[in-house]
Amino acid sequence: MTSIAELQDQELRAHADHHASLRLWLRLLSCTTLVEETIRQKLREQFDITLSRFDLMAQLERHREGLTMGELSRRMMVSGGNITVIVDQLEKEQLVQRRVAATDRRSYRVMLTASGRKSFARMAAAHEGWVVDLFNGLDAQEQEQLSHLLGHLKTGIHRQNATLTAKETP
Amino acid sequence: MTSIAELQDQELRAHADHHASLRLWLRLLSCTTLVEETIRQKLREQFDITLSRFDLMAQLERHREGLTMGELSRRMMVSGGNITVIVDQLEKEQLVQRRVAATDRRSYRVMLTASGRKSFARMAAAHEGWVVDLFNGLDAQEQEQLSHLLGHLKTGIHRQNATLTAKETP
DNA sequence: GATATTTATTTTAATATTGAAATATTCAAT
DNA sequence: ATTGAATATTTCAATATTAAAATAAATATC
Repeated sequence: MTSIAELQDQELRAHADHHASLRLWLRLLSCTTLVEETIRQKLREQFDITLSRFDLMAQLERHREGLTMGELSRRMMVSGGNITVIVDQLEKEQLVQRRVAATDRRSYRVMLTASGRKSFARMAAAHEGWVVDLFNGLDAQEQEQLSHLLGHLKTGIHRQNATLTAKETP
Repeated sequence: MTSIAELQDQELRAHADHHASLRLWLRLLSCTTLVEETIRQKLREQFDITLSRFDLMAQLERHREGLTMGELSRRMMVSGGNITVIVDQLEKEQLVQRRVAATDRRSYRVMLTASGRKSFARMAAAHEGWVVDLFNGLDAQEQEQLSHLLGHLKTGIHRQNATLTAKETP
């Protein structure tokens, strides 16, 4: 049995939770923006490169065998048209190359050139240093906790999006 | 006294920590992007409004007395030129108004119109619901933890940026 | 009080990003 | 083999964003 008082209480708590989630989201957003802008600025100042180009090179560094345009688009969560532009620019500077795949002529793999790898190595070392410094306010254990919670959040979001999509197209 | 073995160990741990920070940062970024893109899309679909415009209205809702262009720029962490454009658009749709301040003719306060407040209220309710759903994977306690860690992170970053700036301009 | 400096905003030009349309290729079914 | 649907990429047009220059007003200094 549920009393009116309890119902009201529930509602109040729900209301408070709502605001808590909202505040949490704003905090998450501002932390991310803060880090992102700091890194963007340093990349520009010290290496005259945009964050997008750096991110794309980072993806390629992690995948020596190369990635297709579509894979890059999905991994970087930006539009395909944007990937085309970024790869064009990097190719012009000879930092990446398009290599035709024998199997599928619609597609090809993009990979770092030797010069791209070398250039990226230099930037990545500096970049890692900046990130370490920026996250230094948290000790190893706190970072571990934060990482865990974010992982949890991420799976929750994916589940949420999946159920929503299912509802939209029954 | 520090043995060579200990030094090596220290170095290894430091190296591992570096990668941990980097992974943590990537995770933070992808969570944020995931939430942001979901919200951006829903705002577009359901209310035909951009996230920037919504964010600006949210700032004004929280500050009934109005905010100057500079304050908006700082709070939203975007350039002043961008604020000018967004306010222009919102003003054209009569959702916000510029109100001249008696004291300083360079500046003025931007505030929501009655129609803007009404329109925002409708959107904000939906928006809050989406955020709550997206963060539902975490229970109240986990959200509290996450919020705490992010707060900690934020102050750490600010401290970091402050010391760096001090070094740059001695 | 005149002049220089700072502050607040807008304008402009360049770049970045997106979403949709267009193109080319593969795959599947007949 | 041919057609039709699906997939991968590019192009295009529209919008968003930034950084820097221009403008205007306030403040400080002499």
